[in-house]
Amino acid sequence: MMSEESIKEYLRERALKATPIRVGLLSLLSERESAIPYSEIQENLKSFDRVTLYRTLNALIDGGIVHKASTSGDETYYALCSQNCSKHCHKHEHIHFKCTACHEVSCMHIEQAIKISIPNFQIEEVSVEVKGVCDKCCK
Amino acid sequence: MMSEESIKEYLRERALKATPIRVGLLSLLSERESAIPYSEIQENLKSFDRVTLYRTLNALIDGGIVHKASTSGDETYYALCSQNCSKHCHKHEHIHFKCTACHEVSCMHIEQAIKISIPNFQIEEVSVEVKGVCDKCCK
DNA sequence: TTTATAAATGCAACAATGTTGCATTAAAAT
DNA sequence: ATTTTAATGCAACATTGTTGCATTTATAAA
Repeated sequence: MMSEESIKEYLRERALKATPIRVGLLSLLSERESAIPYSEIQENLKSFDRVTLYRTLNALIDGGIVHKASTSGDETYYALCSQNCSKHCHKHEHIHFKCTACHEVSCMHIEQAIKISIPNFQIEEVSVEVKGVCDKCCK
Repeated sequence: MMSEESIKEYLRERALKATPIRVGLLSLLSERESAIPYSEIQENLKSFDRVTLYRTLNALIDGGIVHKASTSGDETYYALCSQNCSKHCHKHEHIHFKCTACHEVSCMHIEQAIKISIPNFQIEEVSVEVKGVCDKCCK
C-alpha cells in the first residue's frame, strides 16, 4: 500500500503529473496483492471519466509504471510494475498466474529462469502466462 | 493447404457441420504459414455475416480446431491447431512468436521443454509468447 | 427421394472496449 | 501571480463481441 505522497513522488520521477485519477488508480493497484481486471478498476474509479481512465492506463503503461498482467481471457488485468521498469521499456522477470477457480491473476516471481532461443530469431521479450489453481483454491 | 474435402472430413470427425463459412475459414487458415489477425480474416470472409464469423471462430475453438495465437497486442491472431487438440481440450506444445518488425505471429515448436512449478499451485496450462525479430526481418 | 432434426445462419439490436477531436481545466514551472 | 502544457471531460465515433429469434440448411433417418 503506497501512500499518496509516495505515489505523487513516483509519478513526478517519471515526469508525469500527479493528477487525482492517476493517484487514485495507483493507490487502488498498490493496495491489492493481485492484478485487477479492467471492469473492477472502472467500478472503483467510476467518478472519473471513462475516456480519461483509458488514457491514464495507457499513460502509466507508457511510463513503465503499470503493466498488463493478462490479456488472454475475457478481460485485461492490470498490475503495478516493479521499480525496474522504465519509460517505454518494461522489464518483467516474472510470470502471470491465472487461477481458473477464483479468476485471480497474480504476478509471480519464479526460480527457474526461462530462456528461449530460436535459431536466426532475435528474442526481445518473453511473456509467460500460466493457468491453474492457486494455493488458496488448492487447499 | 488443406483440400476442401479434407476440411469437410475434419469438421465431421469433430461432429461439426461442414458449412461454407467454416470451410472458407479453415481453408484460409490452412493456406497461411503464420497466424492471421482477426481483421484480415474478416476482410477475406467479408461475404459472410460478421456475427456468424464470431460464432464460427468460437465454435472451431471449442472444437479444438482453431486456437488464439496471440491476444496481447492490438488484435487477436488465430491459427489452426495441430491434430492433437480435441474438443474442449487444447494441447499446445509450442510458443507464439510475434515479430515486432513485420507483426507476423508464428506458432513455433521449440526444443526446450518449458516446465514451471510453483509450490502449492497446480499448473494446468502454460502459454508462452515471445516478441522479437523473425528470421525474415533479421537478415 | 423425402422427411425430420437440430445445428447454423442472417438480421436487428445491444453491450463493452477502445479511440479521436476539441475546449477547458489544472499541475507544475516560472 | 502568471504562464505553460499536459491532462481532463464531453461528444462522437470505431471496433470487437454477444444475444434473441426466425429462417435456412447440412445431415441423418426413413
